[in-house]
Amino acid sequence: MTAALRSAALAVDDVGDLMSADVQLSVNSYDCVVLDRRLPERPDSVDTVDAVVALREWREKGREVPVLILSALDDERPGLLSGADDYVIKPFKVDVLILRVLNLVRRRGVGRSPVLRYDDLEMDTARREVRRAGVLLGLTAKEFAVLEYLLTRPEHVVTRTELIDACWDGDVPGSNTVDQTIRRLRRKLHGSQLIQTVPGHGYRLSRE
Amino acid sequence: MTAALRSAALAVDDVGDLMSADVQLSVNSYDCVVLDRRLPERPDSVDTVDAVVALREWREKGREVPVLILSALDDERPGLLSGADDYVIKPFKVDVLILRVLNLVRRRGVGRSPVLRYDDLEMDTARREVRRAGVLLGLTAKEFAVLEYLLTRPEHVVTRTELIDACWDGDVPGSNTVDQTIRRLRRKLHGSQLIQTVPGHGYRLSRE
DNA sequence: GACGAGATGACAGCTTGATGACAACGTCGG
DNA sequence: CCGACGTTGTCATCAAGCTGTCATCTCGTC
Repeated sequence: MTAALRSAALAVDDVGDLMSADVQLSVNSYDCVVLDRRLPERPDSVDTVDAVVALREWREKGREVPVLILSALDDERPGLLSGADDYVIKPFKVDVLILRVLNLVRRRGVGRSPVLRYDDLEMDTARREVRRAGVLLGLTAKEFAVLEYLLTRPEHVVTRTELIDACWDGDVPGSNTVDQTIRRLRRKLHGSQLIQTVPGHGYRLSRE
Repeated sequence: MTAALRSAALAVDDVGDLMSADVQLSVNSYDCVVLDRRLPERPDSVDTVDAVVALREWREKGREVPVLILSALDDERPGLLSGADDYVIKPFKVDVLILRVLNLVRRRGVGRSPVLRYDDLEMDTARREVRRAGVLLGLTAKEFAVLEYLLTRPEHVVTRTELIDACWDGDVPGSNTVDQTIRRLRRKLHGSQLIQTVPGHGYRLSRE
């Protein structure tokens, strides 16, 4: 198993008992732990303990390493309840194990989502959140749509019709509806001059 | 093509250029990408670029989505060499495409972890069990499907149509059916604010 | 000083989503 | 075959707050 994992370009440390594992975990930082459910407790002991118990202790101690448990088919409840992130039931194909491990490691780097930034403005389009200097702003749908459009064209002058095309569908609103949305946006931006008026043309996202 | 794939109970997002594709790939997580080899680079540009180049970039960036390339007969070496997982030569029957896509998606399901977690939520997709803080929740099929979709996109805003595409097949339900399912889910989550409403957009799995 | 473009504040209609009730449907057990 | 039950879609209702419109005001320009 170690060999197989290594062949997938993973760096593997291999220990044969729980105590050694604990030591290694204190010494190094790992991206992932593969844990057999039945494991000797000490290097020389013959009888095995349930690794799930140890895992629970680890979690209580604050270890947050992703852990994948190798579970036998006839085991009762799998290790999920005690803080494992994944489990594989024996017997399994090594490829599957590798995939799962890679999955776990990759999942680590989660939380990336596309963010539009300008000045101290951050718009997380996936979360639909906007922050100014880190403070969350509660924007309505229209406000969000308009600001999003502006943020994709920073420093560019954007006409009202352009905004209407992009943010309103079908029913063309009255004359100063856009202005009103801009106004509400500006208010929520707490008086910053980020959204500027370009007389006779439209609006522009710009610093001072 | 989009329609055909949808008729095979697949949830499809459709974009017309590489840039949009890139954005979508950052925003959502997909099980599979179908890529035409000749594709405009930006929404408004006329001339096309070879999608294979973009694909290579994606791979270098670490995108691991399975990709199926639609290749013209007279193209030289198909896209396989650059990280595609499959290709189909035009002209092709839609059925073939669907089969290939299903194949790709399924193949991917092998390596996918059966456990989804968020906060104190645990979903074992293999056993069809969901626990909150260790307590088993009795979810119905629909509730499970919706929650599963949310769990694969934690913190991301999910629209109702997206949920319908993913969790309902064929017969489009009425307007507030989704709301109702969310409501029942929330009730079973015992008043936690884990499923949040994002007015005007949809729902989001998020803490606080 | 007149004019027009844009800002502002108030306001009402209406959309949106939450909620509870209920009927249709399928399943299971007797 | 019948009845009980759980699931799921639909409807009516309600409150909240979004959004569009209007009237008025400000400011810069000619």
